[in-house]
Amino acid sequence: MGTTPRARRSDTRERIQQTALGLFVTRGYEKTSLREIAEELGVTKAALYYHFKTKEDILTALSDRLGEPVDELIAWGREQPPTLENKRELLSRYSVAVRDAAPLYRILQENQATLRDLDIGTRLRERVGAVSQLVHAAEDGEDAPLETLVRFSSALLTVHFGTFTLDEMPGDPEARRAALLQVAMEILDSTDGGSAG
Amino acid sequence: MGTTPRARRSDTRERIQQTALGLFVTRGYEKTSLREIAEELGVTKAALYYHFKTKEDILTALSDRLGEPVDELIAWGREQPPTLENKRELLSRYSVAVRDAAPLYRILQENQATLRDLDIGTRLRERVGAVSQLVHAAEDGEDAPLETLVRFSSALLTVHFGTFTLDEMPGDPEARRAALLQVAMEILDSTDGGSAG
Amino acid sequence: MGTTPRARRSDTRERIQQTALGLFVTRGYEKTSLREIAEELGVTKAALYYHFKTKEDILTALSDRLGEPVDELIAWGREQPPTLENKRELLSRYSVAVRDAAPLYRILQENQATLRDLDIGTRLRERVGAVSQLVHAAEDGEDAPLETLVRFSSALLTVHFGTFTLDEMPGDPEARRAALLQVAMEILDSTDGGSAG
Amino acid sequence: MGTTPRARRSDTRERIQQTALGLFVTRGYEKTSLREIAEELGVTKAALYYHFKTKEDILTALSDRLGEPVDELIAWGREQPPTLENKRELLSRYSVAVRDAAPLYRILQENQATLRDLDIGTRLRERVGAVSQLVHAAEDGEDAPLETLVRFSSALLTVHFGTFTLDEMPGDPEARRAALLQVAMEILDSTDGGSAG
DNA sequence: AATGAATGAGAGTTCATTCAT
DNA sequence: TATGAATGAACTCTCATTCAT
Repeated sequence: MGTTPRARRSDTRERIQQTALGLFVTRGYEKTSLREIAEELGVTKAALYYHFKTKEDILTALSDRLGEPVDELIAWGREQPPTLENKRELLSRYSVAVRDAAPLYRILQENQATLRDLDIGTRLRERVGAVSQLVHAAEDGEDAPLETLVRFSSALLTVHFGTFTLDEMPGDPEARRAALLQVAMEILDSTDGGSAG
Repeated sequence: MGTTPRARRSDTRERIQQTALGLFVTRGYEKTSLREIAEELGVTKAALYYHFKTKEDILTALSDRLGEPVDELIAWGREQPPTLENKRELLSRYSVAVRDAAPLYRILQENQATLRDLDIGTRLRERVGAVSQLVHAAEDGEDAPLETLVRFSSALLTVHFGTFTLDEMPGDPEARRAALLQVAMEILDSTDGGSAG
Repeated sequence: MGTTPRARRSDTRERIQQTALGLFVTRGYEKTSLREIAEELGVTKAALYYHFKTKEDILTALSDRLGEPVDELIAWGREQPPTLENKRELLSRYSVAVRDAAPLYRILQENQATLRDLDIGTRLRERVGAVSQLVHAAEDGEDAPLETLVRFSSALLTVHFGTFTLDEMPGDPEARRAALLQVAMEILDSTDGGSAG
Repeated sequence: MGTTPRARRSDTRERIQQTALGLFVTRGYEKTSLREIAEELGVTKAALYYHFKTKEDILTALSDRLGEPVDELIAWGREQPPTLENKRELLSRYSVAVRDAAPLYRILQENQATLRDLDIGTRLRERVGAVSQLVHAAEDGEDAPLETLVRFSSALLTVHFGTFTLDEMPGDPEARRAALLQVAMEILDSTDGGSAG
């Protein structure tokens, strides 16, 4: 009862994105051919082109959708003053956003060379760069000392790459995320905690 | 007397590797065609095949050469007991090794999806995995608590990825490396320093 | 009172033809895709197929419409004896007909290779061929000498191709047409003027 | 006795051009696929790409080769003052050049729409345009009257298009060429013959 | 009167690789 | 120590056309 077996007003566009996302993650963007996507879906290559103008367009659609929370986070971050407290909040939210968009960021991570000259590559890198900027932004006019900057970097690297490199560990993913975030926070705190202590 | 006008005992093999390395870094492994390498060198594609059995072979040769210090480091690490002190030493040496082999690791980083099904990809990942294992190895029989493991990860992520993501910063690269290492050390120290303090 | 807001008795068929004619002229028949026509019109490709059975059919409709005057001219010509006087008349009328159907003849001219195996191509060429035959037709039983035939050809070539190659010249098109016709007439006249002299 | 059956240092490049020329003439440039050329030659498509960078490149090579005499003629023409006598000479030489390069000019003629946006199309049209300019060039500072210009056009149209439209006629091609040229000369002469008479 | 969805066929092009010389 | 010539497989993309709704 109920589930339409083949969908009337066509959910094909949806299904293309899901299939593509899976293949882009497991096989890589470049190595995934449109033939593969089409075959796995049981349609012809031409059908893909009915729904998307180019191969890159499929990834763009995916990026627009999955990357939205990060975009919102960046927008939020730009409105806040670059206090330590706000950076903590930023990292905290980012750890959630990057987890939710993990497949997308994995694609970016593992296909950087390929995506380099694609528009979508630029857009993805800008997203990452924007977060990085917010994390590094100086609280006052003065430039922060190198060590402080590095600490900011380290905290972000921990959250970002930890999400990917630790996901093969056994155990509760949520616990891992919490632990990563906690360590990142400590790195952040030691920034002036060290100088203050 | 002196400069042979046209290659002493064929340095072509050498030159192929250098050219390939440069192109693999800037354009990516997959996107660099043998035609490109050959053209930039002023030889024919067939010449490449005289010196290397396959395209992958070029990368393999590069990896054998540039990766040697890391291999030695791994060998050294496996002989040491997994004390915190040794991990500090490991990270310290690693920060030098990864800096020296930066182009190679960048290629690995930015072409993961492509290299995934290549033998050389496996070998490169094993190298990274081995370092990771040494850093995570438990000091005694018991499993370390998650937070401790994450701290280890964080320290390694800082050294490893920091080397790449920070290299666009202005300033002295060596100072950056020192700062990265220092922060990594602190992360490492807070492991039981926190519980001890 | 009364401009219907959205097509009275569907002028879509009309509009398709106009759009197609424009594109066939500027981009060529083959290079104009049905997608282009549809997009420029703001309808779907399928709509074109509601009004025309095939792409060729659009051109056929165009040809039937624009080519009518030439067809009538041919019919007229076939009823006249092939006197020099009638040829003069024929050329005169042709210079008007080809001007009025210029876009159509331009399409034929510039897409000959493409139209070669299409039915409509054959029909278009037959039209041109028929005019040519009328111009070359011998006045009496005997075959005309080569030079005379060539002169007939030359007169027709002048009117026909002159219409297209001269239309980038500045100045009054009608004056140009008159001049072309006049020169063509002189060529025709010198036919027996030479033999008579 | 003696003809190498398969050629050592490869005459394939040559053969590709011949085959392509033939197919471009009979089937048209666009409608001739590289697969067709390759099959007719008994090689693979990739072999074509070893010898020519693109499909257009094949036509370009053909144009460079066959168009040379016309280029030389243009160069010659540009050095002469635009006297009637020189125009006679120009037309005379042109009738030979266009005959020799007939297949090339036929391709240009019958595929204008297709070649329009190709570089080679531009170059081919420039060649034709250059001849046209030489024929129309004013002898003195004053602009020639329209009728004179039209007469110049007519003479050129006669030689140029006559070469193609008359080549289906039975009889000696050389006689036809001579007749065309003669008629063209008369058209040219009547230029001031009319005003003088 | 028109749309949305899809297809099959084919295009030009690029690639890593091979092999006789 | 290299080259010239070629291949087979794959790729992204476009097109005219169809058909249920």
